[in-house]
Amino acid sequence: MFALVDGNNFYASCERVFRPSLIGKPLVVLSNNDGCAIARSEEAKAMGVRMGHPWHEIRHLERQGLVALSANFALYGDMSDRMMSLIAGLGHTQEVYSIDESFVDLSGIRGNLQARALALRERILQWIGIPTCVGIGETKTLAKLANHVAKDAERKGCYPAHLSQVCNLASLTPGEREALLASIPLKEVWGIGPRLAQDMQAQGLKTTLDLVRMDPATARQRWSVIVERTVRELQGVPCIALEHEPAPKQEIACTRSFGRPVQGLRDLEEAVSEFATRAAEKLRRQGSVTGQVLVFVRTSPFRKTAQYSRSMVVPLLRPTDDTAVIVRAGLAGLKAIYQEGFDLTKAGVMLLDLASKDQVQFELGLDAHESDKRQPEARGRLMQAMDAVNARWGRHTVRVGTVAAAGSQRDWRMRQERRTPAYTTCLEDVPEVR
DNA sequence: TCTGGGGTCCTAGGACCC
DNA sequence: TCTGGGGTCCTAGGACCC
Repeated sequence: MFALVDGNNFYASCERVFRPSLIGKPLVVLSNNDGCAIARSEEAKAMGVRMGHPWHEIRHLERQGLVALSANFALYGDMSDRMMSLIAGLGHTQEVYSIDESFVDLSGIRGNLQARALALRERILQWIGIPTCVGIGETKTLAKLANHVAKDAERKGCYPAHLSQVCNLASLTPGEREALLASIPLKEVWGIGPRLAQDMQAQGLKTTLDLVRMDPATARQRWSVIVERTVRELQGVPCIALEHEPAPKQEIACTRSFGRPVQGLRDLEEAVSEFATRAAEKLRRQGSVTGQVLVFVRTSPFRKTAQYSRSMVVPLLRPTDDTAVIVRAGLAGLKAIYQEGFDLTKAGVMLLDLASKDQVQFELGLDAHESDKRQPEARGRLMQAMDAVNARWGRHTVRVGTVAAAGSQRDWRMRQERRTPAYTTCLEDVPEVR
């Protein structure tokens, strides 16, 4: 048996904890550059604001009382940590699935699950200030589905009222359960997106009950192994295990939309250096090395201007976690794909072909001492020192310099934040890019 | 004027090999 | 006139998730 605990309108709820005057008001939290809505209070949803709704299309709603806030991800991460530690008490093992959701394995937990979940819900509300809903079911997919029911029973009233806030599918009679499943649209099932839902409708499936009654082999034949797995899970056969330890990432990305279009290579170099630096930090944090650096630039697909979208994968001579090498690879790729004359609105760096640093050194037959000969000890220590200083004094205190930055004294990120670097290191050329 | 960021997995098709 | 078959690996693109 699994539970899924989920914070309601999480970012909006976090903001309300610190600004109680916003309770009861239509509220949206906006993405990077205030581009679009990424969280909405119930009142904002009632005004017709969609998830991902561009801000410029809903801005006029300010006149009707809509409040918009720029996202504060550090705050949400902190609130999330506190909420997750309370949720951990619900069972023996927990999987933190996203910033606002957590699965809990309830096997071996005795007593009234419904009552336990309600008590947890109250505790989170009282201690942290975040309203939550809890779904309980025999599999993760069913727990997710139950969570959806708990939410929509509360806010829309489209399911029986006694299922609101906490919904335990296992406690329903077969008749109740069937009636409930027959009232849930297919698109609410975890793993069934808009495309699949549409396809299933076209093939005569109407509700979740139809999917529950489907033969798994047929589901595989018509769609994919993923859908087959979903069908089995809906039938109560666990196919997706709880993951207690977050698996190391297989890719690490840092990408951003620009506030306004960028044309010049210099500006792009600044941006790509920044993205590569951030990505390298994430890479070191998880103890990995990368073998390939992907860089991309593109124009806005929403505008009618000339379109341009290119990417390039730059292979490295050997796996590394060195910021300077990764930045140089990113810049080399950028130079190769850059073309003048386009209004570019987004760029990014992705690190691919990741491997554990320890594993790679082991496979190369290097002990720690020998590896210093290949990657001079000083460089590894420099990266460590940079990470430590930046963790203590703020992100941009010490940075790897680029020729462009040093030469022109222009800096994309610094200009955006109206700051100047306290100190910039200058590293010699590193011929690691193949 | 103005449209997020970061992931995972599966599949199809091509390249290549024997 | 005739033009194999099967396996593996890689990549691009699609779909989905939060």
